[in-house]
Amino acid sequence: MSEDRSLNFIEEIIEEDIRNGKNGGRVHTRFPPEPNGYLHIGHAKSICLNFGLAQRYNGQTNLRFDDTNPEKEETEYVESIKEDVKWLGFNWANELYASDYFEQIYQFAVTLIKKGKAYVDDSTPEEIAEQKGTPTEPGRPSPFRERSIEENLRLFEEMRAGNYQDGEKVLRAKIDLASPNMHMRDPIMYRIRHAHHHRTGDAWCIYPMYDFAHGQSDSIEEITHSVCTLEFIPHRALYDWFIEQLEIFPSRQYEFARLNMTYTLMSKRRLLQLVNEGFVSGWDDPRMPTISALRRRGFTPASIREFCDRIGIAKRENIIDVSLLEFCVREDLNKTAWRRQAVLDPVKLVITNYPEDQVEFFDGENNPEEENGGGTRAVPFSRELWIEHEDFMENPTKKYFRLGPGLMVRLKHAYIVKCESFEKDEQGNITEIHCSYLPESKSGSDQTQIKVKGTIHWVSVPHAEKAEIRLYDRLFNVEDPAGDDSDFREHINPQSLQVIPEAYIEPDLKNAEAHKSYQFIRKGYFTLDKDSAPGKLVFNRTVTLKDTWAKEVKKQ
RNA sequence: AGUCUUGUAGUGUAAUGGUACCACGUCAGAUUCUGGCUCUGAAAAUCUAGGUUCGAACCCUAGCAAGACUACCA
Repeated sequence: MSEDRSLNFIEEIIEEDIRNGKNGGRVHTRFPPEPNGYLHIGHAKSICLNFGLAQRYNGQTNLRFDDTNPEKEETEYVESIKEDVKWLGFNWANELYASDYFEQIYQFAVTLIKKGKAYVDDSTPEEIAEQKGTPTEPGRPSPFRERSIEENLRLFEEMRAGNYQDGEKVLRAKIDLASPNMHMRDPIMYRIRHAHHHRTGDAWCIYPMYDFAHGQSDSIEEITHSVCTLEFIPHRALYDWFIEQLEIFPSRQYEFARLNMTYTLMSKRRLLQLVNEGFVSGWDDPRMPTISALRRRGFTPASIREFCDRIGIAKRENIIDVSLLEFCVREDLNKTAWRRQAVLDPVKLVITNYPEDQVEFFDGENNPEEENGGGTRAVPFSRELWIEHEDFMENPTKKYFRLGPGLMVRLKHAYIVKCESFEKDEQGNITEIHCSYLPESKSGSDQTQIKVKGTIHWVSVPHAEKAEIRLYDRLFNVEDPAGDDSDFREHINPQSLQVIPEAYIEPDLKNAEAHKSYQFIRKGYFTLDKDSAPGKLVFNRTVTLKDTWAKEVKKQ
């Protein structure tokens, strides 16, 4: 596989390994989520990396659930994670669980005890923390550190047998209490938890800690390149130490910087808080950065993969502009989404010289980016139309290309119209616009030679269907909602969801299909929400179109 | 404070001792029956100070800055 993109640092390491014949040139990665929450766009980066590496180097990727903490993990999360990975377009070689290795990991622990490299400690959590010392002062040995191998073996067996209460004893590695790396100061390997595990049930009451499970699982699966995020850098020494002591398959750990995105929260804990405290409707609320929310909102797997490819892989902390994600989804949807007309903020336009009961059907191309416009659908046209309020201006500025007294615009797919008059209510709101049309200006057979600057969309009043439309904006109004010490909840954007209960849509949209994207011309990309029901259409706005006019207006 | 990691346009990310690349964003223009798409162009960067070298973003030294670590979570 070759391309012009330069290699990221992990690819360089892998290619170096392949050149050196390491692992016989084999590449095997894994994606190791803990099933304690939903996957988000940050996980997508890791998924694309791990699966992408394997694809690129003819290797394989395991999906391994890191389920060593029974108190937080649930089957519901396992299912959603599998769905999300599949939806993103990746196939795992094996579906595995760290909990499958509990017996083997237990035996590893016994091996270490027999080597005099692990001991049972009766100290309390507070005592252990206190013994650990600080980064500048070395730790002190626990009074139980020098127990005999026989006693440790017996005690550890009793721990497994359920002879002790939660927290009464732990198994610790015997390494180096003076190490500048706090993780090497006799880290805990096993703790007692009389808890029900989502897969092993009540078979175990002792569970291995991350550091004594993750690397061992990697090794059991003969993972060649175990890729994780930066915060695990200090764990690497421990990762290597266990593998070396156990003399098992030498998996190697590499760390890259996790994804951060502007106006977005990425920690599972805070996302859970948003859900639990009702700031959003659930994990798949389209304003959330979760994969399920992005899917519901109308993002495509291809756009997310493209995004992950463009952001790159490196070791420095980063915060990606959310506009890059928006660019990626627009780029994809522009090529694939069918064009349709919808009026979100309607005002009536009457064509005074158009016959009362006449109806014409125009061909509207489905997608101008496709050959032959991607086919067409019939768009009904009549004397009365809905247009957007913002497409009329009583006192138009000189750069305004739409409707205003005496101004002409093209009605998309139809005729050129000229504004003759308008009506206002007592509050000064425009209530009706009267236009004349140029019969010779019909789309496709325009004889008028008239060049109008603007084209606007519309929906025929008698043919209009109604739909609820949900417009989403960023959930937070500051770039880094978790950045300072303030509560992120103070930065929630009160305008993040705007519901239009009754927008007018062209009749063809009655046939809208779930999971398909539509471009509402000049308004953005939309997709059917799962709240839709027969006779009740609900659309989510995925993203707006790029809007240089809005920027122009803002400048004034 | 100790150890570790990282510093390149606004944001990302290349350049591996030899012309600072590319993308998003920004700005200007062309085109357009979507103020979309497309096309053209512009502004914009090597944390600082020394050193090595014909030549340093890259190597060395010393600073500075940011982040991580001090859970019976992962």
